[in-house]
Amino acid sequence: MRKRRSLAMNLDAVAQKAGVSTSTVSRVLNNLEIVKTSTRSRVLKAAEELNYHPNLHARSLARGKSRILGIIVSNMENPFFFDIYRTLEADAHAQGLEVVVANTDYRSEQLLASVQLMIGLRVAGLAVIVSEMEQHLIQTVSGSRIPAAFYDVGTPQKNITNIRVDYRKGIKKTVSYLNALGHKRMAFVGHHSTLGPISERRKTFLESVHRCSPGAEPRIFAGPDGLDGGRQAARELLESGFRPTAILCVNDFMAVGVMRELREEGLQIPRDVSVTGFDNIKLAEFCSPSLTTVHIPREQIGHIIFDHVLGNSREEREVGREIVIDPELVVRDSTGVAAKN
Amino acid sequence: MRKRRSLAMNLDAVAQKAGVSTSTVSRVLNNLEIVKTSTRSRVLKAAEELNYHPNLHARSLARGKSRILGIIVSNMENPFFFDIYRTLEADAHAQGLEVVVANTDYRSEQLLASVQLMIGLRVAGLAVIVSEMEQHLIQTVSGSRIPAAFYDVGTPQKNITNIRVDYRKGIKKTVSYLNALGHKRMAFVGHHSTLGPISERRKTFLESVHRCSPGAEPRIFAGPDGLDGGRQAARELLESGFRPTAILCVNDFMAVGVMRELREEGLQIPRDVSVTGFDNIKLAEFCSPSLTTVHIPREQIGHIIFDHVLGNSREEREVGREIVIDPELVVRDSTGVAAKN
DNA sequence: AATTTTTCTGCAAACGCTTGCAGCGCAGAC
DNA sequence: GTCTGCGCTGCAAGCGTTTGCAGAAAAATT
Repeated sequence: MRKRRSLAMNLDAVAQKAGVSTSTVSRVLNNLEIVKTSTRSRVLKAAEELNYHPNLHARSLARGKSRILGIIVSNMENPFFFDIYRTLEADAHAQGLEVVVANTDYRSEQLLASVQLMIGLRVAGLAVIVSEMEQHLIQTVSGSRIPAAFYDVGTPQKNITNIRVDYRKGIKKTVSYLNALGHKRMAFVGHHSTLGPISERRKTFLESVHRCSPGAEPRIFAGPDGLDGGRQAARELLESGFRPTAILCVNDFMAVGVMRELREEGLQIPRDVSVTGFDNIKLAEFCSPSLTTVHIPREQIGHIIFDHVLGNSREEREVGREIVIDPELVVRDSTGVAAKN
Repeated sequence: MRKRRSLAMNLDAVAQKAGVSTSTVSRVLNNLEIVKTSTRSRVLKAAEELNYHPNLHARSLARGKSRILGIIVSNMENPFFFDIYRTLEADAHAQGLEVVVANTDYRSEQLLASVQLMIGLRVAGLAVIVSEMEQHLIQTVSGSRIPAAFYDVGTPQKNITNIRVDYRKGIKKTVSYLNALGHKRMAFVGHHSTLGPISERRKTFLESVHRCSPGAEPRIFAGPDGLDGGRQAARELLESGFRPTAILCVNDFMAVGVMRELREEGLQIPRDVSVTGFDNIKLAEFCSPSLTTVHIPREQIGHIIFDHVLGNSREEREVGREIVIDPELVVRDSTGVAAKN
């Protein structure tokens, strides 16, 4: 390759301007305390004047690793994911780590691309909060030797911690609460992510309904995750002619969409129909009526993930376990006694 | 440095396993078509078997640039920012670029860190959608020679395009609409980001009110951006004893929080008080009552930004201009004729 | 003043990749 | 049989850092 006189800004330029070697510049910029104060300030001045910014790729390459936490989520738009992301980011920044997020949009090819990206970036740790995981990808991550944590998918492995919420319990609590209010005809609204917790939630829903009220008729509807998806599922539900007295939604975000459509159709909540969500996102308190839901401690989950993946004490960084979290029912205004008719 | 026999996975390992040179492996992985098919498949097989993932840092370093679009936003939680992000991401992926997002949380030291990060990453292009920009940082970005676009802050420069929305017009439309409905006592709810468009919006609000209804008494309240912030500002408003017939909010996200608090206090919307937002986020249609707001075409903004920063035709990539967008008033159910009292 | 110690700085190899150029083997032309 | 041309591959330099080691300079000790 032809020797191209680098006109780009690099250590060398700064070194030359300050009249020192690149090593010294490097040491100054990394706050190694062995540099004489006078040299140090000379270097800093030169860097400042040249508007120099270290090339992080070169740095990661030389160091053999990057100071980056990788985060992969299914749908950043859904506040559930955002809240976990926010916590992880805060923890990472507190330790001087940067964060790279990837959004899969529930698409598995995008998930694959995201995992490749994270591995290619040689991230220091990886948090995967998605519902479309495939076994094969778990192996890839495990094989990459990057400490990782998966939320709600897969099983513990070398390098990999699993955090999961006991959805079964959450749904049971919801169903028996509704049952106690006299609800028999219930519907479940989910989204199209067929794998993992979602389908588990469906299953649990059906089981719970059968258990609590043997004569009840449960029905299931789905749309894409989001406000529109919830609305769309609700429309399908109504068009099907089924008239549930209660609708359980797979998450709060969709529940808000569901409520919108019900309202549109002139149904009063909870007088005509009760609605419940899952996650207890902020919006659940702010919508009208406020939403009965199941609280999932996203902040706690974020901290746990971070500690297991990149925590600095040995015990914290105990990757390769499974952690299960118990959810709580939060009763608000979107549920009431079943309408009689 | 001691020669450390690299046990990490690298081109060399693949090359050795496939019995070729690293150059050949590189060419295969980059889809250079000059490699013989038989060699090619041998290499691919080896890479596959070794579970090899190219080190992106090394790649960027060797290439002298990365295929990354950097995005900096103030508050990813606010759907306004998310929507722009989503569009940018889609455009980037369509061109085979990766995306790195940074969230500043309206904190200027975080903005500084984010800018440093992006420059350090030698991103191919940078989109800055924040409201806490400082002149000095604009210079830094401009000096970095990275094609960039700023939303709503700064002025066009070398390498830098500016996109802005004519907020003045949006607010005027809102105020005259409310004025036509008989509103005189109006309040403005903003967030604490003191610079840029926000304060411009305040100013415009005051001006517009004075213009439209000379005898009116406008008031201003603020909280942090978000549902809680809106609620908090509304509480302060109510506690101040001021009883506006209309409340204009700086964005929809906060407006939802404001409405929540009003409802809490037994005020009916729009019977007792009208509320308007800004942005026209999805949630504006889904809250109850649905929100009258000013539409900002976020998707269009995203595309424009992308095209100017990384578009592949010359005309598109015309960095260094200013683009102004006209907003539209969208009337929904949160506004009505002023209460008489 | 000579020696030892300490402090600071520079040299150069390494990180894992890309890529210009040179060279190899082989087919076809003469 | 020599030469030319072409398709493919390998060599090695270079990207901008970090960092072990050694050496220079300064300070402390004798």
